[in-house]
Amino acid sequence: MRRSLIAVGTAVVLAIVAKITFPAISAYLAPDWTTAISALVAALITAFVASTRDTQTDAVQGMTTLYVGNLPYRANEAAVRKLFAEHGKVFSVRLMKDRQTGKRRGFGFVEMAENDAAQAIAALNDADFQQRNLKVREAKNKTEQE
DNA sequence: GTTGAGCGTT
Repeated sequence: MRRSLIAVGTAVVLAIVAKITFPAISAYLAPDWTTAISALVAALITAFVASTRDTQTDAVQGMTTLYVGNLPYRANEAAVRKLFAEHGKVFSVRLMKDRQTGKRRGFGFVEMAENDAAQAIAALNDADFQQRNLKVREAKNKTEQE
């Protein structure tokens, strides 16, 4: 998700900085020191990427994205979050709006604990929410998930 | 300020 973008961006910046810095360093150090330092930096970057990957999977594991349709246009994110929080751990709520006008489109996505997802769907699908019958399913686009 | 089936974001 966004954390991965930040991590990748940070890694790229690190790599670029290292790339730019190395020639300057090697001008003042013996070649074997340069080799040692580059090896050290490479190890650090590898470790950083590995730890990032672990954190990523840990954070994403057990999380399921739910599609929520037929939302009332007046519904806000806080209300939806509160509703789903009654049936499980909610990680994020995103109500989709028209990209140009910014108007509500009447549907959104809720990320919540995988263990609670089924119960939340069972409890909230076809349930009344502000005079409307909600439609809750598991989201389609599995990209950046699990 | 309206509407009503649908699966977004980088």
